[in-house]
Amino acid sequence: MSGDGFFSKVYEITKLIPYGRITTYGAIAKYLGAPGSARMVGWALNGSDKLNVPAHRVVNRIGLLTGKHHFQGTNLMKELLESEGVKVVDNKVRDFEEYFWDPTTELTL
DNA sequence: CCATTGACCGACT
DNA sequence: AAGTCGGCCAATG
Repeated sequence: MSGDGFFSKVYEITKLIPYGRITTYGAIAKYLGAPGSARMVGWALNGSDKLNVPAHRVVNRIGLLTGKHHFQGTNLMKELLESEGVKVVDNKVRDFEEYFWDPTTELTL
């Protein structure tokens, strides 16, 4: 479904993120073949909040919840992540590398 | 149509 | 080591 376009790809990848896992914009962008277009991933996710896309599982490369400001509430993103077992401290994911889910690796090329 | 911004990342100084 | 700057592509004004 909708397997064409940069945006749709981002939605697919984000929807494929397992429970209790998180990924980064750069990882998705790189998987799509656009390692420098990480910003487009974020822009695509801008309209993903209305879809079934768990955008709260997508953070920047250091695990910082940069997009939490775009969510409805203030700690909504944090609550969602903690609800999945991801510990968030100071708008930042703890043990980020441990929860990090890389599509290029996990999806097994 | 031109200019600016935007959920980022990497390189250079 | 830390701070600064440019690049990516698309959407909005």
